[in-house]
Amino acid sequence: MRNYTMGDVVARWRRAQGYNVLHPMGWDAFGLPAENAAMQKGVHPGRWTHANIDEMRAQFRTMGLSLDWSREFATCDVDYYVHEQAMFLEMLERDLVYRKESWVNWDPVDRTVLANEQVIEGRGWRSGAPVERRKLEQWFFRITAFADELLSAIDGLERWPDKVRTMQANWIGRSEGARVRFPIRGRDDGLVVFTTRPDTLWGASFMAIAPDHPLAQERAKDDPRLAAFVAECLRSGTSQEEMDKAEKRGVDTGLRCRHPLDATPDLPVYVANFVLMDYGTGAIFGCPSGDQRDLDFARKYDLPVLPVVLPPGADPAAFTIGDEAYTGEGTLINSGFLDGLAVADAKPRIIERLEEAGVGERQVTFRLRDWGVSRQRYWGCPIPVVHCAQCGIVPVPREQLPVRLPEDVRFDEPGNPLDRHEAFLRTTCPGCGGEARRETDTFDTFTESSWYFARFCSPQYEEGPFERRAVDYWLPVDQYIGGVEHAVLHLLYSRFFTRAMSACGHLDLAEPFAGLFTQGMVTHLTFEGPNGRWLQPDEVEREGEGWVTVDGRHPVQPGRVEKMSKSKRNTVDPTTIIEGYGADTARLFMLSDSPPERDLEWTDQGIDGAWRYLNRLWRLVDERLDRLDGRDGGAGEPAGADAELKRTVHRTIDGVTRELEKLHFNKAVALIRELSNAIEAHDGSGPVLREALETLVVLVNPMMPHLAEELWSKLGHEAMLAATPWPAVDPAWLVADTVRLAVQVNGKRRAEIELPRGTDEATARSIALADEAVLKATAGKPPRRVIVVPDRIVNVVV
RNA sequence: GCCCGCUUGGCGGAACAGGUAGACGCACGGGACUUAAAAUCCCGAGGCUGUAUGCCGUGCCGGUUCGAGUCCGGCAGCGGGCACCA
Repeated sequence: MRNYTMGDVVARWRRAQGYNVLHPMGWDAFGLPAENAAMQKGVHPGRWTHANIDEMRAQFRTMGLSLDWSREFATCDVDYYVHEQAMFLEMLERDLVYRKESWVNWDPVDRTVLANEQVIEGRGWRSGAPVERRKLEQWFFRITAFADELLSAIDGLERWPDKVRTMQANWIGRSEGARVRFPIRGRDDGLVVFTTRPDTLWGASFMAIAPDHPLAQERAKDDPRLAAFVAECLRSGTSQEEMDKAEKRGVDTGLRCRHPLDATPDLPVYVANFVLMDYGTGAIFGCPSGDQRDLDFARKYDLPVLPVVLPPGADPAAFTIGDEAYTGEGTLINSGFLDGLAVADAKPRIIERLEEAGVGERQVTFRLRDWGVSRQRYWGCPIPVVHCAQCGIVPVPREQLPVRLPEDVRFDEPGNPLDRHEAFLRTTCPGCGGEARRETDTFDTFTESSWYFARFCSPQYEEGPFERRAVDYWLPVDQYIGGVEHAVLHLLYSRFFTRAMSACGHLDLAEPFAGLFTQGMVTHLTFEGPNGRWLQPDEVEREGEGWVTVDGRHPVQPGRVEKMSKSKRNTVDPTTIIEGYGADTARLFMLSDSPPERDLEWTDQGIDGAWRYLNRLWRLVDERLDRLDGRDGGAGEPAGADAELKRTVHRTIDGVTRELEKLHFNKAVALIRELSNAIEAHDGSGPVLREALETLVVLVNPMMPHLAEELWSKLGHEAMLAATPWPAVDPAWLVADTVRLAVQVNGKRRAEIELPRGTDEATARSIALADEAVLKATAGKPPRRVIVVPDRIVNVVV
């Protein structure tokens, strides 16, 4: 709610500034929650989803969000996902989609694939059955094709928070290094490794491969000990806890690698639990002196540790490696022709040599992996392909789209209901016309959310995902407001999708969101009741210093302040607040005090404070209505208190505008409150008072539109406030003609003097030096130096 | 472990660009109005003491500067992200 309120403030304010604002609302409607509800309560996911949407829509309406409801859609509408299916086919043609085997967490009881967060201590969250690792054929979006670009374009995202930019950069994780081929004794094939430290090649004392490396699998067939180790590694993969603390272990495969450049002793090849198949080539060379993991491993298996980098200033004769690897800068030693070079210089030299010898080359590797989108679930967009015994995997032709998600499904058995839905499954192969089976996997719901912003530009368009003219006009999104939880995946996928859609000719755009703002969560105190059950805030009441239940007055333990969630039952129903205080109060409260990027703690006092201010605003205008037109302010310039108020008015316009630009709603609210304080203290009447009140109402409008509109009409306006332009600042009224400046003696404030604005240095200096308090503080000592910053400060040094 | 961020009154937080720390609000205390309460209005309020034109004070230690909440170095605590990433 808070982020939508913020968005609405921006929308209303920008409209007042004369912009054409697209402020839509739609529903990310596919996904697990609906499917879970279906299994728990027996409701159809579609019905459940629509009921939820209706409820939320009603809430948005009461909040007075200025949304364009004519553009509303839900991603589970076939009118929406048909375009997603079409784009999938286009991306398939352009090789941006492919199929490969990958590991999944399989729940054997629920017969379903589990997301990582559904695996709790190695067991399925619902069934409690031990989770198996299975290999499945899955669909992938080739996001890595854009890895370099997605990374370098981050620099251009100037209106994104740095935090999110770093998180994305780390996620993509580009590292430069080399691929090196190590010949294996007695075999024709070699072992290819990726390393960022090719310069440490002479320090290699072993090779290590991932448990699921093809070579490991091959050797495990004839080696039971190795097979057992491999199986164990694959099993422990699910629990990160264990992985984190697991010691570095490995089993010798019996294979021996030759060093690619040198005739040093052969290197044993281990299968090791700390090498990942998904990263690099799934194989490394171990250089114990330059990598902590390799060192731990070497110590455990008694492998040689040869220092190859000498820290600056260290004695080459005495330098040895103890329990800590040396990863810093330094000079190469024990490394043949690299000896004496600095690390940074050695890297290009060794790569050059490897290339000459034909055993390696420069390589860039990314941490980013391709995006697996297959989900073995019902409530999602069907992936438009069929499986044919003759032709294999065949895309559904465009003209046969949409592949509709059938509605008549049952959840009385475990597993994906699509797998046993005969009418859906049976189809003919578009290739050979023979019998075929439909794909029963559906898309990851991140797919829908990767392009909905573009659909909003022309939500009824039927010829394609969106109308070219519309997206060219509206996109990129000027201001996106969302939670930090989307900092990586959703935002990165959207950036990928925008590029992919451009590659398919739908757009001419790389970046979907020009401005991003991540708002903080709304939190609330939690309450633990007598039986250890969490209690809702409305079941609890203050009593003295503590809390008791409303019924029965049992003592209640206040818990931590946490993100509002159903499980902790610390949510507040917005409808109740709106019924009691009105939407404007709720809106104001969510915008006040807390900086928008930080968490906001929901408190009754906070709501009360906002409510009081609303009432005060009302009285402020109401009580002054008869003073507005009584006395003619006359032709003359406002003077005295009037001038003072007028300056405050213009400073406020200026300040509020600046703060809104930065989305600092809390500061804008503070400035507005200062203006009301100033109006309250002003006892004049006439045009300046009118200007002040009208400005106040206009400035308040984006935040409290209902009240503001009402006040506007009380002030005698026929036209809607919503159609009134944002006020302009008159720079002449931004500054006062006198300024108070502090006078410091030796950096400590001793006096304050009032001077006409723009008083020159010499005058300011002599007035300051003549000040009584200054004279006292300097105790008659002559000033050694006097610093004057005009209109700001005077500092006397004695 | 690595990366990022944060740390200011009782509380949420202000402080343009190194120039009067604590705006605005919450909670609190005192007073006015009222038979009373609520609402409203007025006043007070960082700490300390000697009540002053006083001293101390922006997590801790040090530095740069005429001047540091702000810049630099180190440390601690809290929060977030990533994680055997070669």
